[in-house]
Amino acid sequence: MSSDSISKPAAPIGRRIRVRIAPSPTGPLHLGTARTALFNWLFARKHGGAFIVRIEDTDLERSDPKYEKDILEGFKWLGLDWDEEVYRQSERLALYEKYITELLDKKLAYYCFCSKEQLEEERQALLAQGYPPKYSGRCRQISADEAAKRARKGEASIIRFKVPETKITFTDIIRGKITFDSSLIGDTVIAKNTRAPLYNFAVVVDDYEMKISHVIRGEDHIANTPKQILMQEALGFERPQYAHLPLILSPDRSKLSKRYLETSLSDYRKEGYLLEAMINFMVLLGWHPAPEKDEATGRIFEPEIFSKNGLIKSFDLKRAQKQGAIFNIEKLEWLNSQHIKSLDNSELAKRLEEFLPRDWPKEKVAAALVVEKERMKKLSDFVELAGFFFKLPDYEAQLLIWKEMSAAQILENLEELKSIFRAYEALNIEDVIMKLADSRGRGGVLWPLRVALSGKQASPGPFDIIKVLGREEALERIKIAIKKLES
RNA sequence: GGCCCCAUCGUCUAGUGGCCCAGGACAUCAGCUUCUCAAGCUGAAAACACGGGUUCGAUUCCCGUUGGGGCUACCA
Repeated sequence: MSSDSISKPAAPIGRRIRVRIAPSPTGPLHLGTARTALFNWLFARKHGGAFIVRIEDTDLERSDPKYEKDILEGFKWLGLDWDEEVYRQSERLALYEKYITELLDKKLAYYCFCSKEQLEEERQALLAQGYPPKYSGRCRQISADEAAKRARKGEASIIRFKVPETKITFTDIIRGKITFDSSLIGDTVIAKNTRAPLYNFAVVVDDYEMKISHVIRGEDHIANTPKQILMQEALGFERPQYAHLPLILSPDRSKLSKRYLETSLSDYRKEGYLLEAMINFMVLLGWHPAPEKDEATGRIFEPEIFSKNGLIKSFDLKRAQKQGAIFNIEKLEWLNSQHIKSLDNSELAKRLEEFLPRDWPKEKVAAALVVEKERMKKLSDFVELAGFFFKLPDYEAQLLIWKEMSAAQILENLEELKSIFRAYEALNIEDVIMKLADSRGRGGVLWPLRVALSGKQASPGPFDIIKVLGREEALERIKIAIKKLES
């Protein structure tokens, strides 16, 4: 093992940049995976490299095609387009077999016949004495002939890689030098058999075969890196560059889990978060762009709201944070409301479609959305927010009363409003009503008007509502209010 | 337990030895705005974990302590 390889750039200038996201289809697309994908994608797009999707489905038990579908759909939704066909490890078994055999032939790997129970017992014994749990290497001694014989007899076995005792140092783009002592690791299992590789081994083979230049992944993989490096060296593979991203954390600072928050990207999509907001939010979890200088004022400012293209422009992996970032749903909501506001109305209408009841007429939705746009934090809020435009909610007459005013006064004001509605066009009604409001007290006029129109305690202003409802409907609603007060 | 990583407002962060009695954003609180709500605007409160060094000078460099996290599978 050469520690001087630190100084040699693993991906020399000129080597094509190729990165990958390697999810395992054992669950729906996790936010953490989505963010790692985003960082990889951004890195590839920034440097004109290739972004590759590799499905790590070596665990047949836990893998399910439905999850692969969910993962791929998630990437598509986010607009993280990949550059080559989707690779599946389950379709590359011959490849792994070739390298496993090579390791076996070179005596760099061996068959292990220890039983799981035996192993577990040893592990616990070691742990109890305060030693790191490490495989004893007992089966290293078994000769290839004997191993073959025992295997033929049907004895259960797995394949272990001979981990050499050395110090492994690699340079992480985000964290700098990281050193491990491999004598603490023990011979790791690389495959159940020659056609059933395990994660750490398959990764090494694939990253090499796919000519991956930069491995950008979560911090939880730091401990896997030395094992992978050792296998690369045994096989004579070039070492990629590594960058380990900080983890997304739950509010209790542990790895993001369902205990606190939804962890699947699709949950956020269903709740009405925009892909633009998700991207913006995820990229800010553990990364910040360099502050910019406003040429006009000379002031330094830190941009917070990004488009995807803006991100590609300012992305720099070196600016990634080292510390885990807590998932802050409030910031996501704010970001979402900002992106909703910057969507143009027709686009917003399109995004809203899947959230709407079928019987809401399009034209009215289009008008209502203009009014409710700035009140929406999520697309799903719209139905609740704008429902009153489509059907006047039932409300108590009491709600029409403004503060200390009497019902009689309110009634009088509403009658006055009714005649205004009869006499004027909806377009210039605002001035007339405001004149009335100024003479009779704003609250006493505007409050009952708004309640009559919306049936709600909180809503947009009356004039905005009138624009959506039209004069006829507004007049009807005022009549209803009057009737309520009279009875 | 062992190994590894990390440590600036409640949260996301700017900051790479003096420009910092620490800047921005979210959240919070207060004020302004055609009645309410939202948005918007203005303002307030809010942090360099601790202890040693190094230095003329440390948030920034080094060491230690403490704290947090990750890993420790025939999962990925």
